[in-house]
Amino acid sequence: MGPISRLRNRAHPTHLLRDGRSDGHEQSARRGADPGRGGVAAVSEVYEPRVIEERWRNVWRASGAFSADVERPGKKFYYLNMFPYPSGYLHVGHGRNYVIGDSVSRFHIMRGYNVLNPMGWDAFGLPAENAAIERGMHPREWTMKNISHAKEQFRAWGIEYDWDREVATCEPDYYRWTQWLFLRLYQHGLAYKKRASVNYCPDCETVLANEQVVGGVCERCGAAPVPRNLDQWFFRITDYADRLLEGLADLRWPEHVKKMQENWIGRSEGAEITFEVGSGHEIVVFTTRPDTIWGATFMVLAPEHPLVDELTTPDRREEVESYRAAAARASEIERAATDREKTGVFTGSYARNPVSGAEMPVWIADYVLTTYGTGAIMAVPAHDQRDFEFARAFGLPVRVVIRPEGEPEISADDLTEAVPALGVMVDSGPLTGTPAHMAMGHTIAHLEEKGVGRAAVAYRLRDWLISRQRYWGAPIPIVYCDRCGTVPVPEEDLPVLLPDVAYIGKMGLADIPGYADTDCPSCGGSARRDTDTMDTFVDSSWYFLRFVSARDGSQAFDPDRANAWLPVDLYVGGVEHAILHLLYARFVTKALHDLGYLAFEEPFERLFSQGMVCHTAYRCPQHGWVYPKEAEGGRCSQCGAELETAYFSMSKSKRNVIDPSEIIDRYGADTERLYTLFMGPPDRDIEWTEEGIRGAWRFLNRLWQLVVAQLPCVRSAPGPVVQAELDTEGRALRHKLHATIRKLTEEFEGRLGLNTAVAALMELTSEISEYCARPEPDLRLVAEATRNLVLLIAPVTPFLAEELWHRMGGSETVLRCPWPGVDPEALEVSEIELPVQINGKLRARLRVSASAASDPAALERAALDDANVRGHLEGKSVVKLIAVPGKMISIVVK
RNA sequence: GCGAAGGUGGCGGAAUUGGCAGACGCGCUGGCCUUAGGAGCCAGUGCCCUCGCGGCGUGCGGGUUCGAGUCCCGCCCUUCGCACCA
Repeated sequence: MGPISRLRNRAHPTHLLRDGRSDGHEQSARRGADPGRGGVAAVSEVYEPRVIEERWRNVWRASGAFSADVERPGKKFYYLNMFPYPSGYLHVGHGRNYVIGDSVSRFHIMRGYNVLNPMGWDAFGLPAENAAIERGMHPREWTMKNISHAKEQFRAWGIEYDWDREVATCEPDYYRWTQWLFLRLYQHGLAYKKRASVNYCPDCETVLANEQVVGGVCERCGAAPVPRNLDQWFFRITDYADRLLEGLADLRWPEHVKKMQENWIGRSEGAEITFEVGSGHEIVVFTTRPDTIWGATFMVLAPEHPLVDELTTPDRREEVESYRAAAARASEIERAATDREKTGVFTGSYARNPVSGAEMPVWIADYVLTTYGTGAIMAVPAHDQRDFEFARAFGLPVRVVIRPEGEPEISADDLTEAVPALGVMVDSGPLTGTPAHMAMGHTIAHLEEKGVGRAAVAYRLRDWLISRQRYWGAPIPIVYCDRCGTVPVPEEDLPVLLPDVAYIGKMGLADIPGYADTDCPSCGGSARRDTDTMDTFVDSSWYFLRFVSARDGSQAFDPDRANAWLPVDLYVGGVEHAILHLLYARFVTKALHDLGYLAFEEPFERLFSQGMVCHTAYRCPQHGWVYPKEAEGGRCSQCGAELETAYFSMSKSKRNVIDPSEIIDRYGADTERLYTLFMGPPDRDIEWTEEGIRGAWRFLNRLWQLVVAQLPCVRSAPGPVVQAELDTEGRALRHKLHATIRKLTEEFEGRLGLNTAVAALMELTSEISEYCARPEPDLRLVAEATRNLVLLIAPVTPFLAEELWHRMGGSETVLRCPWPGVDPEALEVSEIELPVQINGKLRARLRVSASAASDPAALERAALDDANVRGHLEGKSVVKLIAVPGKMISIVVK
């Protein structure tokens, strides 16, 4: 059968099969069309993903296409997915992240880039430890099991990495260098120890960083943390607050992620002002509103403020002590409640307002936080809502010192709420009458002159608490010696190994007999090791550097290689890491830059946050979340109660995850990948539906049938297309082909609108099919179109593309084929259809030559010549005529 | 409360630079094929009507423009982040 008759048959494949094929073919054709029935056909004219996917699973790795040539970066592309914590298994929602990355990497490999796309495991940490405890396993065992399972899942998915560079943060080869990082920071004063009140999670039995307390509860387990005083290690990230803020400007990151980091750093400009207390003590406050100082009528200290003891007069002591004790007991969740009544007690002392001389009672109250600013405030009730509420609750004086511009003066007695707006200073001694835009500057100058204040900046960001009292993490490489004090473990003695003990449940290194006993590296006497491990965010704060030197036993990373390969060109991951991980990674990069290891300051040039995959979840009022199979007819299979349904991001706890193996077994990995990319814009949340996946499956079948039908044509190598010999339809198809090449190239390199890229491939497939069904298609064009179609879809559906490519006669992996180039000649058009608007309404379409389309005068003539247009103009006069070359013609009539 | 993102057919979404709204897919309707259909193929599918060379239409109300999903002003709703940060 010749190519042309095959082409025509393509439009009616069932006829084709009935006419000329054996029953066996028909059977397999039906199997192919209904993936549910399974079975292996001997001859595969039908699309059988199970067969072809297994055929190609190992070739890509063997081909070396995913092994970066790190020594010679050349035209490099460093792609990185946020490495996962190896949980039990990956669902299709996790898969989205990796499918995007795999497709983008395959595209860049085909484009000829030297692609570095490594993978590793964020293996230390509480989740692994807790999961292992539940199963009575050692966390190492649990972690290793999960890693090997996840790698098997990646293989089935067709997701490839440069596995020679695999790292796991729980391996001594890796955490040795995490400890090295700690020591470097310590040596340069960026790691320090202090006794601090910390959030302790009673369930997780560990200290949490401020950042891990979300909404007043433990981010991991939801328990309410209790305050505790412990000696803890901190990283001095606040030293970098300004640079972390400024560095955001030039990054190609989603705006909302930048904003979140900005808010987290929380830079506020203002002033520090010193207030004298009668007893000779001084209270220093931070304020963003120095211009309101004449309105400060009392002072408030945080209950934990160090001066409280000394300022408390004997008659107030009992009350103050009991308030402080209550505040210390109160959990974060209680203190964070914003809508509760203001509480506080008077210390008995008075401070003097340095500008007005007014006497100001000093109170303590828990609405002032010890961790922000100086832990003390001047209270200006007229112009700060919190101070206003406090003043009204305790009958303290209110003094108005600002008149908002363009508004009448306010009387303190009439106030029902504070007036925070900027304005003209009133009742402010020598500065009375200063307008809003000068108020801050003049007040600060005035304070400096009097020697009682200066401009200052405060940050919401706190130093990074890294100590954890748990087993499964990198031990802190510090020794305490009675004679030498705090002694860092010498670099050559690293790693400080996690003791190899049979795992017994929740514990820290302090619970392991003998672990702490050691010799002082300095004097050789007996000493004790630090028994804490590091926060896992330390592990992940530098892993992107390790990938360039993954097997290097002599250093954490080779600085030359790092400088050649980083910053990461494209970093893809979930928005849940928008603040902490990304901020810490940026901090460590800047610190290593300052220490001379790195030439660059920002680790991730471009960041892309993929959206989550949602799926229907069912909830029974009695039994909680139930699996879809327990939700027959919308009723609970256990109790028959009506179920609530809603869409949620996939999670085990909501029992709404889809296991990729179910989809891959039934439809193949390519269908899963295609659907994942097609169902919506990669940066938005999307809904997984069974119907949707069938659409992807149908498309791949159509594409497969089309290409298979054209194989004889492609193999006969009919030669290059001669543009001049194409007829109208041929030119149209070739135009479409090259527009699609351009479209895909732009999407992969630019905005990553992979859903529209897939849509473009669907359109192209349909147009090729239609063209092939014509009586006499140009075989050279058919060959060009089908070959390129296969190349274009290769990053998305690699198995199918590889199979078809080889059937076309390709010998090397499709990854080694150059990505198709755009032929500008194919994109030229001879004729174009332009809309004509009359009074803003679409009234006609005009077919004009390309040359006329670019000439406004010709367009005007053509429009006025058009019969349709003339009909609409009858009896009216043309007021205005606008011809936009190549776009449209707009006519205004009266 | 503050900040950000979003609101387009029955559904997911497209329209990338102010220029033909609804690409592509799902679903639905009709037809073909079939012993059968939770398979496949073909066609149709924004809404309304008086069925036309018609009217309306991108959360709501205004505005700019020859022309607005897109820009401006004012609201409403949804989601996310922060939230006593002085």
